[in-house]
Amino acid sequence: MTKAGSDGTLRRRILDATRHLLVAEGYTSLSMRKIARAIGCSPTAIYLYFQNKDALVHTLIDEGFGLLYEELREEAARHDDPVARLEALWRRYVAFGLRNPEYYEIMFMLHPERMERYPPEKYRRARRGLELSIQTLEEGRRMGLFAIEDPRVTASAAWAALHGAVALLLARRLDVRIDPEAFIDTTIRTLLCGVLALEALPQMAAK
Amino acid sequence: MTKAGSDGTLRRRILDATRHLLVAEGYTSLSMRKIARAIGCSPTAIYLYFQNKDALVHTLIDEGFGLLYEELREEAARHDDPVARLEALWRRYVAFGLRNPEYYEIMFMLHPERMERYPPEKYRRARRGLELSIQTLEEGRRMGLFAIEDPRVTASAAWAALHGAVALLLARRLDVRIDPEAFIDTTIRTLLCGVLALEALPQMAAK
DNA sequence: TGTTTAACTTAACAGCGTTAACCAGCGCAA
DNA sequence: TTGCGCTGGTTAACGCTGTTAAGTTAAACA
Repeated sequence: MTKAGSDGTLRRRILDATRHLLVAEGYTSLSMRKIARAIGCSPTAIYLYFQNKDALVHTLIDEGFGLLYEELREEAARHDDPVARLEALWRRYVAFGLRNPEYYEIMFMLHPERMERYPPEKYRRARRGLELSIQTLEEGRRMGLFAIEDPRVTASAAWAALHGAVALLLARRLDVRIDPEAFIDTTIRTLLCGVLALEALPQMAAK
Repeated sequence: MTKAGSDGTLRRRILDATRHLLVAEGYTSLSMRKIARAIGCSPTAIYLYFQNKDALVHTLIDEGFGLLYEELREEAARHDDPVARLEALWRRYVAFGLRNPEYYEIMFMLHPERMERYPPEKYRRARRGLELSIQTLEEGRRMGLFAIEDPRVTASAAWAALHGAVALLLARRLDVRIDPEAFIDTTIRTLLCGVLALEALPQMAAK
């Protein structure tokens, strides 16, 4: 038998199949046996390339963090004005979550206890996205645009708010009478309102 | 044999055991067999009182919503000023989540697809807590305290932000260098900032 | 040609939610 | 008093899960 199947290494095929299953059926119904069936190998073959199911999902989480960071980095590069950049970063984060629900779920919505803890070292790498907000907040503060105390705390609070919005939207927990667009706009406008210096607020309200 | 065990109906004992297991080991490792073992009956006995595992958890979710609503209602009754009441409601929501992680998890952090959909009729009942925020926002707007468009959307956005904060705290996803208290304060102050009328903002900043 | 090794499979274990079939004891009518 | 039916459980089983141990096959190399 040829090494690792017909096309590509088995490892790569496992990851692809897992991602597709995740998109099609969600994390809940993801199983090693289904993955194996999808690519035509035995369930135990997966254990040759991944220590266990958690390690397999962790690898996909890595991919997700990579994708998200690339999008955020690209978005940050497009805006010079800190205010515009911040808003763009935040909008992009929400858009990423809604566009990639399966990635978002395994990245941010799985309980740590449900999964072997995602390695802290990798997590630091995962927080690079947050660093973009922190840097923007610091830059804007130096320019007198933002009235904030600790950029790290502020960025985290904003992230939490955005995460809450994405999580409730993905879980369809919002009242059906609420327009998702208006909901997102309100969330982001409120956040901006909270970081902008007082003298900058009136033009914000005028928008 | 006496009807339904030694103390209380079996149904009640099932619910109690489930809640305790939830506290002790989390939702992930909750199983019908463990519940049965904990109260000394066979796993199938549970099916005499609950259609399935989802229905059992739904009953506990009901309990949780009841508890949360009672806390929020009590808090709302304590404050006349809409601004103070709103802040108190929001703080109490976060406190409830952090104090009752097991309830909070099954109420808000389980994916619908993971569980048979929580009946929409019950969900409406569950949203009574949000109504308290909506009413307060409306009242404050009539008094010229708040500058908001749609109270329902604003309340939902605020709820999402609070949910995000609780979810990230419970999942221990925040940078360890961040003080949870400061994080929560920043979240709530930002939200207040976003709803307050411009003329009311300066005194807010002075706080 | 014989041996080692890499890549993978089969069989099995323990646990899961859930269903079907069974059974003990009680209330009650004949 | 006997026998029926109902209530409140039980045991056994199905098909699923993640995971491990042992076995197998084929290629690589001495």
